[in-house]
Amino acid sequence: MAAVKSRAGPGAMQSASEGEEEGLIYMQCCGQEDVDAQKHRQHPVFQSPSGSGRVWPTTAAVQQSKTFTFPQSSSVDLPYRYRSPESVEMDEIMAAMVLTSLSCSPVVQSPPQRDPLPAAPGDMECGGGELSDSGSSGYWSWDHGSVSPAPSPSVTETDGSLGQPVDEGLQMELEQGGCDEPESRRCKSLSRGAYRCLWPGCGKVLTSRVGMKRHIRILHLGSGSEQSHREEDFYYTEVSSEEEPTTPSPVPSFFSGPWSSCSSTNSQSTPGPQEVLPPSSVLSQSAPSSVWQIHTEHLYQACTPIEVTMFPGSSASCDQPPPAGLQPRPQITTTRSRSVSVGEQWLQRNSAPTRSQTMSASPSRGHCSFRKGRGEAKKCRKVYGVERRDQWCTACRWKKACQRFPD
DNA sequence: TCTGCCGGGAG
DNA sequence: CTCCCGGCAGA
Repeated sequence: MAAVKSRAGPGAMQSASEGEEEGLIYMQCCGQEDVDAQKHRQHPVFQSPSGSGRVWPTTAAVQQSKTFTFPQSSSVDLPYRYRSPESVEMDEIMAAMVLTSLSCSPVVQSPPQRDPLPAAPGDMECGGGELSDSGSSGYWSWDHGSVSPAPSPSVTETDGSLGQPVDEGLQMELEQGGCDEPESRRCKSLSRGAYRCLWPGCGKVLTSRVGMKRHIRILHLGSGSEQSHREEDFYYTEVSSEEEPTTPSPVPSFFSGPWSSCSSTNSQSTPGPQEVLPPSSVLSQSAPSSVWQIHTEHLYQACTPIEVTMFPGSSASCDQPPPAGLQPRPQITTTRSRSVSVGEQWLQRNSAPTRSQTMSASPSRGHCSFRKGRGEAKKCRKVYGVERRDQWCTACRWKKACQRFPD
């Protein structure tokens, strides 16, 4: 659906300047319906391109598409590099529009990718392409590609109210713009030794662990509970220099969609003087798997409980959330997904959409947080195997209840 | 037998 | 604290 839409929009646009085919290609590849989006969008429910970051490229790229048949691969870079003076203005406008649209539906990234079933391998790749090229780890790469799509739809359905996402989307964009090539480094550097709050909807980054814990405890867990003391760990992650190695990292650069959405809703979370927003930018461009992973691990946890609560239609109580809720959407992805994906998909879904309500729901989170016996979900061990133990979530590594793939 | 994770321990 | 692991219980 998204695909169709996108085509129409962009295609039309394209035709004016160039061949429609190119336009189409674009659309398919990158799912750029931005144009379209810009026009129509003001409502949350639209599917966005696979990566907020990507949005730009498209727009910009479109204009220079002559040169590039498949901008997707380098989508991130294009926008600024090849911009022609004329297009600048357009770009700005586009950018504004995109931002606007994004703001409404941050989570949006994947639909395009998913829908274009028929598309040749190349086409599907928009998101996947990137992944694959750098993705040494086939797993993650496609996983996310396919997985992420899931969330978006869910978002659409589930989340009628995307209030917060907005910030997020905007942020992403801004960051991209602000932290370009050189800038990005600077931004990145900030991330070193920082701790990022993984609480859904809160992307807060603090430089001190203690501070972060406090932040989590007070803002998210609630200062009272004793348990919370122990739990803070799971709600934040250390942001290290790893993020930086944009190019080098073998990992796929999946669009940061899901994660970012979850991470960067600062709006609600109080701003600390210490706050730094590097990660998101980094992620948006090319997130090293490691980082992403880290985030995800915690995300699962953070988002999980809430998600359950939120799902409107789902009667899912804390007790049996995953199975019921999960199956449906994931299936879409399932096609190419491997066994592992289940958990990941879940995560994806949660992380993105959840946010807005997260905040409100957060208080109640306590219920679900504790573990039950064995769930169906595959745990890190199964997913990664013992050999790749280093990729397990910390809990699993320590033989504790898995945080990444909660039941 | 494998897997997930509690409970406990070492550093 | 962080990091491990013995060992139990469920599948």
